Amino acid sequence: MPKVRTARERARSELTREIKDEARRQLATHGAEALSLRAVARELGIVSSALYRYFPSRDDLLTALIIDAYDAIGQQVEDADARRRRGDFLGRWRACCHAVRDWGLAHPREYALIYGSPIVGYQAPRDTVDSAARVPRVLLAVVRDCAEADALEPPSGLPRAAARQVDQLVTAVEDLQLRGVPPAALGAVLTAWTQLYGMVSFELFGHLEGLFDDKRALFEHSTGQLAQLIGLRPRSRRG
Amino acid sequence: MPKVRTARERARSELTREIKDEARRQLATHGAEALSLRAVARELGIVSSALYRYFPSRDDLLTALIIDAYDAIGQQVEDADARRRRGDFLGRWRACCHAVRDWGLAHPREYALIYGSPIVGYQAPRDTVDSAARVPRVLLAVVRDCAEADALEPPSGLPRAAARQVDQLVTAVEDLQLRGVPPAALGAVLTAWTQLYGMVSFELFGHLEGLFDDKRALFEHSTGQLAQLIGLRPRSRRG
DNA sequence: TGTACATCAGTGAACGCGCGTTCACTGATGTAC
DNA sequence: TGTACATCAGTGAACGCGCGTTCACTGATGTAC
Repeated sequence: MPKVRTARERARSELTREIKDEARRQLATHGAEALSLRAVARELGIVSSALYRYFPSRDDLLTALIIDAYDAIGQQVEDADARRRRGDFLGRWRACCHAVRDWGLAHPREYALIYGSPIVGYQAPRDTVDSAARVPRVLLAVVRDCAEADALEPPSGLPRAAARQVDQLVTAVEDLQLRGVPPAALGAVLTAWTQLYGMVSFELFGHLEGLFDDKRALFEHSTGQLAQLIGLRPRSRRG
Repeated sequence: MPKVRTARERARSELTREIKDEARRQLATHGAEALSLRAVARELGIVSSALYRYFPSRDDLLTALIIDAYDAIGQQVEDADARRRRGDFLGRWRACCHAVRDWGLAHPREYALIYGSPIVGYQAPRDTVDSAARVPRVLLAVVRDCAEADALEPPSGLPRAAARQVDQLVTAVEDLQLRGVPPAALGAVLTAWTQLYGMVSFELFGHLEGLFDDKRALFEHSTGQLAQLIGLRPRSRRG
């Protein structure tokens, strides 16, 4: 039963949010390794030991930030997908890819936190997997919808070893109902999924610096190529 | 004129190597952020201030490790390429891709050092770019050789914006003589290049954990798909 | 509505730790005559 | 071959810094009767 929130409860959830906000701010400017409980406390005007009432350790605070980051990028991609007409599969695909890139450009350190080098000594707990799965789920859903509309031209055959991996995937996200999608298309989605992050990571981590000036054009081109590889048609047959 | 090396000179180059080796060892076990001059000195049985005779600062030691890592993976890929028959373009492509992955699996922290999140406050100096370019140069050379042998079936047209970026690339590595290669194929190489690292990074950074067990099969599949996208034929026409 | 007790938030001091870098120094190695 | 001086490697102490976490405490808020 939803009780009335006491002043204590309200204060607690508010300060919890403030701690995360300040931690996120430090993350954005100094990076994850430099995230310090003492500095967060200092900025909030409380004593560092007080933080332990809210997060049992530095790692737990990091975990909270990681989950928040996964949820933020997941939400952005879901929103971008939802803004498109359901039958515009290629448009949805492109919108999702750009949402990933845009979020990364806007939050480079948070992006690095979740998709960059793993933090040594830090072990991500199970709680993160649901949030982490949001982006790939949207990508898969686009392809599933496309297949259901009979508008998919999947690539030719899938090698047996790769097919087994695709089977694992189909089972892992059973609720997405991917049984009807050609396995070769799902194999291509995997390629596309990793390429998507490969491209954004390269751009954010500076590996394209000095080589290309219009990174967006390059990204646009790559996502288009991969849509083609998956077999996404520009438009569904029936509007 | 190559003078006889004095005892001093020999001692210096030997200790320089030992410092890098020990630093690399710590990098491999504790990660780049935890790399500490004091710990390196401790392990070598010298006093920490003595390191300053060899590296002016911690960042300079890091830079040396970064260059070494780029050279190591570059060398591995060049060797893998050289072991194949020159006309076996698809075989060379696959060998290069696997060389990248194998090196990453063998040296995960060094891989993270060069391809993972940038280290905050550390600015890579210009000296690294030549070493960093070795891997992509090999990939481009494979495709160039394939085009020269008239065995390339490049994808269809390249959008204008992407074509401009490809032009930049061709100019940047002028010595590779890419003028004769169809720009659309070069555009596909860019996609493939980023995908390659995207896949390896995902595997090394744990994003495929629990989803797929045979990551090698997945990788094999992806590299094959991308070779197809570039238009690499299984064999050149004339042996 | 009032009181007694339990719960909880935030304090401040402390523990024990490691770090990068500087500097004046000693003693060994190299060089010029 | 020997000597005088210059160069260089490594020492040890010190500076100044920040960190995560624990713990006994005070005082405010919440709850049961």
